[in-house]
Amino acid sequence: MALEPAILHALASPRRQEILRLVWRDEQTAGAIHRAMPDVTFGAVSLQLRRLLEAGLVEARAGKENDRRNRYYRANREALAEVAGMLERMWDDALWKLKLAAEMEESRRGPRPHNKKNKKGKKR
Amino acid sequence: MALEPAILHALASPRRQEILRLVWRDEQTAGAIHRAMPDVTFGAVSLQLRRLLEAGLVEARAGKENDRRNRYYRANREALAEVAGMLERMWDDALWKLKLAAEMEESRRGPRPHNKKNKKGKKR
DNA sequence: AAGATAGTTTATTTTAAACTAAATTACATG
DNA sequence: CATGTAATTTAGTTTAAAATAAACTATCTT
Repeated sequence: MALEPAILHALASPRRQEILRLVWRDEQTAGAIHRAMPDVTFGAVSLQLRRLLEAGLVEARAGKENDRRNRYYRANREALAEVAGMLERMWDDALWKLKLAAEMEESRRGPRPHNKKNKKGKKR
Repeated sequence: MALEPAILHALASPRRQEILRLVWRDEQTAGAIHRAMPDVTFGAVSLQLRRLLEAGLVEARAGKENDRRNRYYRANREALAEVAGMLERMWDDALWKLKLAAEMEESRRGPRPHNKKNKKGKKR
């Protein structure tokens, strides 16, 4: 369960949000995306695209025929729909509640040390 | 607009998700929350609670009467509902589409340098 | 009032993410 | 086939987030 941290993490970066917006309606080449954000290098854009790909938030294809060196990226809208749905379901999801109950069971017992003990006596 | 990066950022951390789950149904003291995650110090939990508070994802109150030293945290479900709604609205939000169109206008012109120039000739 | 308990804050260290420059791969074209 | 273009990858640096230990504030208990 865990609310898909990978997707949420990918969404949390303003840079990746910007990219996502650019490929929301139509697919765009990596180059066109880079031109829309001139403050970073092409390499940085490429790395962020990879993260979005890994999170399943965008998809990519290579160009056809005499255009095989371009790569076209587009948003995977379904993936975002899933996140939205998941957040909505949280409200009355029985599994969620059960998971919570188990965790609280665990936490209702005795105190634990306030701090971990110091491994080496560093002066301060 | 920008998809509320502060809230999404707060949501993106597994640790904060865990805390959010613990305070989802009933309010819990900071101590109870800490006891449920023995792998980190109390201080770390307190800092994460502060971040959740700042993002508006949880709310807190002090205990009453002979319990004023406890602080009770609870999830602010409405805040999450807003995120879910925002994600859903993205699909056919006219403003969103217009914003995109303007950005692409900008990006459809001429090439830019592939790399930024090197400021100092470091050997490699 | 002394001591214990609950929580926050500060200063520091550790860990991870983002960015850059350069190298590299893969096509495309004169 | 040499040159240029599109994109990715790698290695290193910079920046930011998370965790720790200790100090601190406030409250409760005896």
